Amino acid sequence: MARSATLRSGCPINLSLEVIGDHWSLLVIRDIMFGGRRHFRELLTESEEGIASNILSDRLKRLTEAGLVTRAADPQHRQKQIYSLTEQSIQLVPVLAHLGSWGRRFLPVSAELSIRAQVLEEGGPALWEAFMEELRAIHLGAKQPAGPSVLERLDEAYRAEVERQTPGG
Amino acid sequence: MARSATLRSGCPINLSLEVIGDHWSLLVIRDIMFGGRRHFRELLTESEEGIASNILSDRLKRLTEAGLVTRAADPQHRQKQIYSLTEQSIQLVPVLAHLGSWGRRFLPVSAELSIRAQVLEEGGPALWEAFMEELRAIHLGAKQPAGPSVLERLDEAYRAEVERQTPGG
DNA sequence: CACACCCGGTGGTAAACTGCAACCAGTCTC
DNA sequence: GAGACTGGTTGCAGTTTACCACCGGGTGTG
Repeated sequence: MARSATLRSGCPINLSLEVIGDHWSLLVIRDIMFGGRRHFRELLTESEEGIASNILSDRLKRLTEAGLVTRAADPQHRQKQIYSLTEQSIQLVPVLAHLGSWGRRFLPVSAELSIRAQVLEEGGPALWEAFMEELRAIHLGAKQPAGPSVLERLDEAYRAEVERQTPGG
Repeated sequence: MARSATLRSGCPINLSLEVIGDHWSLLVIRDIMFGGRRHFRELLTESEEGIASNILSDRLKRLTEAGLVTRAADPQHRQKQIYSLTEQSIQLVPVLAHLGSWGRRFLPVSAELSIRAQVLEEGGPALWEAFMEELRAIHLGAKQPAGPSVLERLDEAYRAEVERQTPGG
C-alpha cells in the first residue's frame, strides 16, 4: 500500500525528507548509483548493510512511485527486472556527495568505504557533473560522455585502498 | 534512551543517515538554523509541520548526544534552555541547500516556503559560506562577519513573497 | 526432467516511531 | 499569592518499520 500522503508542509526540505528521509531509500539509490547494482538480487545480497528482501521490495516500489527509479524487463532473462535511475535521482548526486563529505568529517567512517566520498569531495562540482553525465548515459541511454569514466576512477580508488590495507591479499 | 548503536556499516552516507536520516531531525535543525528558534517552546509551537512535544524532546536529546546541538541555560530566564548549533551542524548548510534545491525542482513545494531555498540556490556556495560564517557568529560566539546579513536577506525575500501573495495584507 | 537460480511475497514477531493529551515543578508577572 | 508560562515527562494507542525465515512460481541449464 502507498503510505498516507501526509504532506506535512510545502517546505522543500520537508518534502524532500518525506521522499528520501528514511534509513534505506538513499542507501538503495547509492547502491544503484555507485555500486552498479541493477537487479533485485544484487541489491539484496551485495548490500553492505544487509537489507531485508521485503524492505528492499517496499523501497523499490516507493522509489518507483516517487519517480526516482524505473523498472524494465531484462532482455537477457525474462523474469529479471532492471532498475534504473531517473533524472530526478541522478540530480541527487550533489546531495550524496555533500552527505558523504560531511560524514567523512564528523563520523567514524571506515577508510575503504569512504574513499569514494573523498574522491568526489576533492573532485568538486565539476566531477559531480561529469558523473551525472555518465549516469545519464548508463541509466537514461544518453550519449556516452567524452572524458574518462568517473565510475572507473571511483572503483580504482576503492581497489587501491583495499589493496593498501591488505597488501598480501 | 539512546537508541541501539547499530552501525550497519562504515560507509559515510550510511553513518550520516543514521544520525540525520529520519523525518524530524533535519527539520529541527532547519528551524534553529533558518527560523532562529532557540527555545523548546518556540520550536514546538512555531513548527510548520506540527511536531509533538515528546518527539521534539527526543530529537533534541539525540542531536545533543550526536554533537549537532548544544544546550545552555538562559541568563534571562532561569528555567529556559537555549539551543545552539555546533560546527558540525553548521556544516550541514550545503546539504540543506542542495536538498532544498532538489525539492524545489521536483516536488510540489509552496512558493512562500521555498523562496529561501531559491535564494540559497541562486547565491551558490559563496552565499552558503557567508551564511555559515553568520551562523558561527550567532551560535558559536564567533566574530560577526563583515558583509550584509544572509539571514536578513532570506527573511526579506520571505516577507516579500508573502506580501506578493496577499497584497492587501 | 532435475536442478539451481531468480524475483519477490507472506507470515510472525519485535521494536521503533508517532500523535495525543494530561501532567508536573520551577519561574516570572502582576 | 494567583495565574500564566517555562522546559520537559509520562502514559497510552495506533501505525510503521524492521528482522527472520520460509515459500512459490517462473526461468535458464545440463
